[in-house]
Amino acid sequence: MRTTDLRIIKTKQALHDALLTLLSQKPLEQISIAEICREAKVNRGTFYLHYEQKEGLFEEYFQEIMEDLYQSYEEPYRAVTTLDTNQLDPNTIRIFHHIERFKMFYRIVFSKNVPLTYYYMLFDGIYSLLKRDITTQHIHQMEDHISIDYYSAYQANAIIGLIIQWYRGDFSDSVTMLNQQLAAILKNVRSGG
Amino acid sequence: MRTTDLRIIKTKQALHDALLTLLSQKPLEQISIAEICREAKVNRGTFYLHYEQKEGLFEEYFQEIMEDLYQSYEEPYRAVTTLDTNQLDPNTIRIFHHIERFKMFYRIVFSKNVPLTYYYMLFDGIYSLLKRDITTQHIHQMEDHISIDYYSAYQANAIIGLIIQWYRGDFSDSVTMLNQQLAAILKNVRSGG
DNA sequence: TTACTTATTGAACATCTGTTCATTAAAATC
DNA sequence: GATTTTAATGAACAGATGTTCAATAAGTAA
Repeated sequence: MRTTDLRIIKTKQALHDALLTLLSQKPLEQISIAEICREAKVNRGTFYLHYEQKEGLFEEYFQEIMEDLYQSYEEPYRAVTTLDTNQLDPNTIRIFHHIERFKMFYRIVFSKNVPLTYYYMLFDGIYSLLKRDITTQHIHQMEDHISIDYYSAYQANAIIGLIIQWYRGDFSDSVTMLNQQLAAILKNVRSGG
Repeated sequence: MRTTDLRIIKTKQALHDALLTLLSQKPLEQISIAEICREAKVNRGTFYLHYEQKEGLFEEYFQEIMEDLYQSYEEPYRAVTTLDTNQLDPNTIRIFHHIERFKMFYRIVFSKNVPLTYYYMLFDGIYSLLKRDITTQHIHQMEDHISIDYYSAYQANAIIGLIIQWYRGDFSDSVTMLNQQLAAILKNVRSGG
């Protein structure tokens, strides 16, 4: 099972393409492994040679999306003119642009019949970004008995809470609105709301 | 399909018992509907008369657990002696006792192959409790452009973030530790960490 | 080009899913 | 207690899952 073998690359590509085609027609939970294999013209046994479930195939896309999240986070923040963001890390706030860009994708991630795995992948992504910043920037200001891990989990999931609320309104609120909400919440909480 | 019909009550009870028996042996995702029906001595067609998936059966338990969560939240807070909790709503902090009490159950809820539905049921439970308090207690102190819905989602999911971190350490930290972490985080953030 | 390695295939298998339908039997209603 | 209503049953169905295996073909390496 060397990943450089052309046969493996071709098979995986065919399965990728088939999944994308089917996802444009119906949600993931209505797509069967057998269907993906028929579409990809790949033997069903071959599928199980590479993945355990269709979710495994989906996760390979997730990795690419997470790459964009990391880049969104690293990217220098531009055009802050309309926001009162002086109190918070501007990078954090780029996350909503990323979600907006892939909202088709996140509609799947947050749909209720999908396994929790995807949620954890998003959580882990935001968690590790926040943890890095919290460790380097805020540790010296924090109460010494706060666990960095718990604190990062708290902050990361709080942001996902906003995204869940956003998703439930079918992402109809603007990115600007989300940015304002996060800014206001952080400001409010700091001043003792 | 009147829910008072004795036949329905008996059938559901048999399915409930069967699920509990099987859950003590293996995780939900490894239990098939056919298996539950064999164990319950109920025809498989009858199962589909009452539920669409095994998850629907599981959700009926969830409702009972949520009842306990609501009671935990309402219950007057006792034995605060060791905690520095003067800054936060003591009710909030009762949530960790509830999770601890049903940790066997929450190990399922947070396992990665389970559908997101359960997460949302927990989220909605905490969300509505927090929202009620936020609406009645804090609205007058808050920045007026903060959406109560977003703010509640933020706070509810932040708490679940702590629970996820706790779960990932297999709930080995004590309830007291969790209470201290939440207290410290809220205190820290208020004083501008 | 040849020889070696290994991914893919097709077929088969037991089991599960989701649904339908006539039949049976248990509960509700009179 | 007799009658009506309806939940539960068993059988059957097409399709899906997850696995195994020998045969084949596609790729790699000499």
